[in-house]
Amino acid sequence: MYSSELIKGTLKTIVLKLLSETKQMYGYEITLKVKELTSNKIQITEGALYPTLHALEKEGIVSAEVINIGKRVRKYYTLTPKGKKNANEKVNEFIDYINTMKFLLDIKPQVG
Amino acid sequence: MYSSELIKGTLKTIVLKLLSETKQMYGYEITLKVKELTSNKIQITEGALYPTLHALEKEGIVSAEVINIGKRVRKYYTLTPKGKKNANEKVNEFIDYINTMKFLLDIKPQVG
DNA sequence: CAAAGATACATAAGAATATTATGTATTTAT
DNA sequence: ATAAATACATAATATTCTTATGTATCTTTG
Repeated sequence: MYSSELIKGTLKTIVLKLLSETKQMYGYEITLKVKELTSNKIQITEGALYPTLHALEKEGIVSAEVINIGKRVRKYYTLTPKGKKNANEKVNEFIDYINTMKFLLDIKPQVG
Repeated sequence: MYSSELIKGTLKTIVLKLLSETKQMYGYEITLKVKELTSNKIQITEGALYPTLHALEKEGIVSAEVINIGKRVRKYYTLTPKGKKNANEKVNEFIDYINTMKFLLDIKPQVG
């Protein structure tokens, strides 16, 4: 588990990436998938995720569809066409950013 | 230039890494160095940096020394012993985190 | 079968961190 | 002389996350 500050600002990108792979997912499913894919290293809290999903919906990046499972409710999210384009851009920018940071943090000690 | 949200939570780590390389730096110098090392991709704002440096000083992670350059003032920061240990841990954790994120975001589209 | 844990949503108070704007003052370049 | 760069600082605001709380259903386990 990473200290919480590291996750800041990455949540939207993670969500967009997952949605661009699997077409439709519901919130709780996203938390499980991220835990699984990262071997429990990244754990998305629901208090962060649900407001983020609502924000993405408001921005027209995802659309939501409520489905009944027995007496329980699931809210499936899908990328809109606008969202698909946006997702690619954001993910690519983030990968670029990661590479930049890796370069910056891998620099060896210098004399001086 | 990356969209601003990406930088969130990384500032302290960048500062600690630079100080662990070069022993002592002043604030403005840090902004220039990061710009240079990242080919202008990461630009630290002074409004973010100075409060961060003050916080690190309060936590006993860095110590500060004011130097006069002509009639102007520079405030040089150095890692304390505690800070050196802390810097290594944080930088390593961050590199680990970056690798995890890269894995997560490089996953190829899946059928389903 | 009762209790605990997992599933599934939601929101609100508070903390942390950054942006943007503003301010002061000196030094260097045009 | 004026603009830009150097060098510090802080305040108001915005963003984003944590922690806590709430509701309700379904599944596992002693």
